[in-house]
Amino acid sequence: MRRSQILDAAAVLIGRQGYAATSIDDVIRESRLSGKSHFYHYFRSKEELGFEVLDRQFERFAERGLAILREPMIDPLERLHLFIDSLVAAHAERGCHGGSPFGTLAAEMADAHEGFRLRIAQVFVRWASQIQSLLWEARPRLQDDVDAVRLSRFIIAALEGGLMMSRVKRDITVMEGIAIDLKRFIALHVRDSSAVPHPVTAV
Amino acid sequence: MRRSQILDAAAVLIGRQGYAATSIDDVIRESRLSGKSHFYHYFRSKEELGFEVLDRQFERFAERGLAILREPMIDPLERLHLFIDSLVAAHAERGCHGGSPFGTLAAEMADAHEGFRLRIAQVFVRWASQIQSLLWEARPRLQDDVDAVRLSRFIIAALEGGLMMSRVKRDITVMEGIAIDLKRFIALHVRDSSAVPHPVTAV
DNA sequence: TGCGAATAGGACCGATCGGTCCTACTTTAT
DNA sequence: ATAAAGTAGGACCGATCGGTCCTATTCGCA
Repeated sequence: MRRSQILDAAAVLIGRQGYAATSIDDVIRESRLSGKSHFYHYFRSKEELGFEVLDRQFERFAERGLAILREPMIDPLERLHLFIDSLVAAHAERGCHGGSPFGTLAAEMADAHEGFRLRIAQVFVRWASQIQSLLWEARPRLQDDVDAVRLSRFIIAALEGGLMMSRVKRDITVMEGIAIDLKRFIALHVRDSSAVPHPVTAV
Repeated sequence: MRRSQILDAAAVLIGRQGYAATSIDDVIRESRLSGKSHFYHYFRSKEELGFEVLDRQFERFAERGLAILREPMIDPLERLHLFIDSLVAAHAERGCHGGSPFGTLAAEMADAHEGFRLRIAQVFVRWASQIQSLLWEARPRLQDDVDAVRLSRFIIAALEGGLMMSRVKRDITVMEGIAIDLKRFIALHVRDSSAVPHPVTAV
């Protein structure tokens, strides 16, 4: 129980300040532990804490954030739009603070810590495969030559980049604009081109 | 002279390790200074060093990277493609290490240091306005309702997100795929829809 | 020739870092 | 009842951090 309290507190702190900038003392203070020995009773090292926080963050994201991608009663492409909207809304709720926990950690650790790099790479792989499943499900409505792997990566990249820019500018309209364009790009892959919400001049 | 040596060394280190993880001693060692007093002879603080490194990085990027966007002898949209390709090539040359210096710094500092946040926000504004100028120049070939501000932000977000993902996976093909899709999205805004390099089924 | 800036090098400071060690009290399952 | 696990609290360690201070020597330029 205490363990999960520590993980929760650490997740908040690491998400807000990054991994390196979050000290064990910060985590102890935030999770109201009695001392360092108490912390080291549950975790062998800061690295172990970091790994578990990352795993936990992705599990929650998969359960809560990615869940909408699997909703069986909603049209697949509609689900994808809802998912994008949910990310925008979550970012707006946080006042454009924090961005994506994975993108932030990725930028900090990718070149500095191989263990984190591999774990974060796995996070993106699993995220992308969720989108690929959805794309496969929507296949009848998509054009024949859609590259699901490439498209899923593009969606994630645009979302991550959008979160980062929106965070830097503290302006949710940046992220909203990226969401609009991303949806238009997805619509480009639909068989019926009239689905592209854009006045086409010379067709 | 020594000053620029320090800035060069610091730019490399900060690009590789981040700002917080780069110590003054690291910079002194890398730029072969004699001691701390020697460093503090040129810079009042680590923060001042960081600001100047960031300014310098953007100036170089504007001169070397963004220059291609202004080439007067090349078709505007062709320039945009060349620019995207140049980012992919630069990332491949670095072995997918380092990503974008601005994106990395943005992720680290956006919520931790207001001074850096504002400066990085300015970097993206100026980068975006360069693309907007190009888009304005290409206006005759674009559809009437193209939102240049939104499109320029989307391009940067996709590129930054792509660099981040490619760095995490250490796989240049990720970034290459993002470049392909980004070009297709840009082509979507061209008047002549046959410019979309994608077999259109139901038009 | 002289003067100030640049270069060199080291001692030192308080603060913080991740991590260890030790003692002692309370809770819980057997 | 008893042992194990959880909780509590503090002293302490070596290393590193950003930053200061002090003393020399070298160099370019007026």
